[in-house]
Amino acid sequence: MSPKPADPAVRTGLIEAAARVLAEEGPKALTTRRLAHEAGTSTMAVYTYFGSMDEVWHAVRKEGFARLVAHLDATADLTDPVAGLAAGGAAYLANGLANPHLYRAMFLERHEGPDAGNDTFQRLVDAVRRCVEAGRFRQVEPIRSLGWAVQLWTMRHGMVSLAIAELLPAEHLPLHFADMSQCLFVGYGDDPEAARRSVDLAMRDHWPAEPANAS
Amino acid sequence: MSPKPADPAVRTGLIEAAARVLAEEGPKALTTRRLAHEAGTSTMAVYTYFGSMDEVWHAVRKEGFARLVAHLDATADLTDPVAGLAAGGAAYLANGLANPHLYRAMFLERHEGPDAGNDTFQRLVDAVRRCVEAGRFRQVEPIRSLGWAVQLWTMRHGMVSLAIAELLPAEHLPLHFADMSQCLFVGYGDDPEAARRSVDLAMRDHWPAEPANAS
DNA sequence: CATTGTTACACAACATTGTTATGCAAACTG
DNA sequence: CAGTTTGCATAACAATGTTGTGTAACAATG
Repeated sequence: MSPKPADPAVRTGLIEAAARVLAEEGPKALTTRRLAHEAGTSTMAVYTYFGSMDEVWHAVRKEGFARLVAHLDATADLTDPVAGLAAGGAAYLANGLANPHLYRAMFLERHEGPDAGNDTFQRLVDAVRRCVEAGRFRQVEPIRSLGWAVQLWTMRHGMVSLAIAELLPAEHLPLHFADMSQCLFVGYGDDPEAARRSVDLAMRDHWPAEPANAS
Repeated sequence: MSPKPADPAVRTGLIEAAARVLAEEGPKALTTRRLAHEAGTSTMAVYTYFGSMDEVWHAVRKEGFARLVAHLDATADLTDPVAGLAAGGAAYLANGLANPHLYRAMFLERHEGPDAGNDTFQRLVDAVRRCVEAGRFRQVEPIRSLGWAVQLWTMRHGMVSLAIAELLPAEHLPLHFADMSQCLFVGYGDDPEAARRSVDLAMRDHWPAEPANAS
């Protein structure tokens, strides 16, 4: 009574192929036929493992979030929480710039299904809380420190978005990021000089040398 | 030898119809046939007045930029340049939130042709320079004050983008915007209390009561 | 081991997209 | 008024996502 079992390798192969085509040739190239051909199968496989092309995109985004989280976790675990915050931002930027099409699919398009990118935001909230607990940021009501996390996400997302849309030249991005981070961190804490040093530290030692490929 | 002249009303009608369909039903609904039907003509008209659907999108973006500029110019001409900067940001946010699909087409998608959204950026640069000249922001080398404009654009664009993607609830946006603006302005100048007052003034009196429709 | 039922998926058909022929009527030129 | 040039309605075409149709493979059962 049990039929031919679904091969999970086919599914992962489809996702990998989709991610590869998306990264190399952009969203217009990611069609059913192209995807099937790239994965060495037929279009029907797409519809057995995913119900529709939308589901394929959903899976690709999920994969992208996993890669982003891995990338963020790979940042050096600095003892200075403020420097760690800056380093995390730098990693976020590098990841977005290295995978523009994927970033666009993850954060720039509207989808129906509840897409959890919020996991990465939670990390940001935690990182901010660590700065507060270490006495580097002012002790404020939680709603306000959560607002700081929102502001930092706004900065990161805004810079990546503008750079991806080629509205900002990517080569000046590190400078803008450092200046803006510093300005915000100074505002969040009571020791401007310490904030400055933390950002300098993060930018000097932990800015990804080359755009990290999201493997 | 001169034939039937092209009616400019048809062209503007097509652009208006395109903008309307885009605003009401999103980019997926903006198809050639739908557009032609909506404008009371046939698909061929689209190809006589615009060479392709891409050109239609280009025209829609151009229209969107014109509306945005008009919207920004409609902000009260405050004597306080810092408050004016904040009010301009509020207008930018309101415009983006009121026309999410249009904003997406203008700033969130990549296009080949050189699309000038830079006119609005120039206004931002000028507004920052006015603050410097009024002594409200520190006197720094031009490259650095231009960086401030980039930072402010990053903030505005980041907030609109996150809100449009429904990653941030829109109701808290004014609060985040005010806090972040204040933080940055304090960092740019030497008088924190004055910066605070300017932002309060702008938010109290010049936050658009209801999302301004980009008419 | 043969049978049988179920499932993966290759192949081909269908609706809808942007775009391109085709044709015709209108309007300006002479 | 004749001629020609252009706007645009109609219909055809390639490529898209999706859905039938059929077949082969696999597991369970006798």
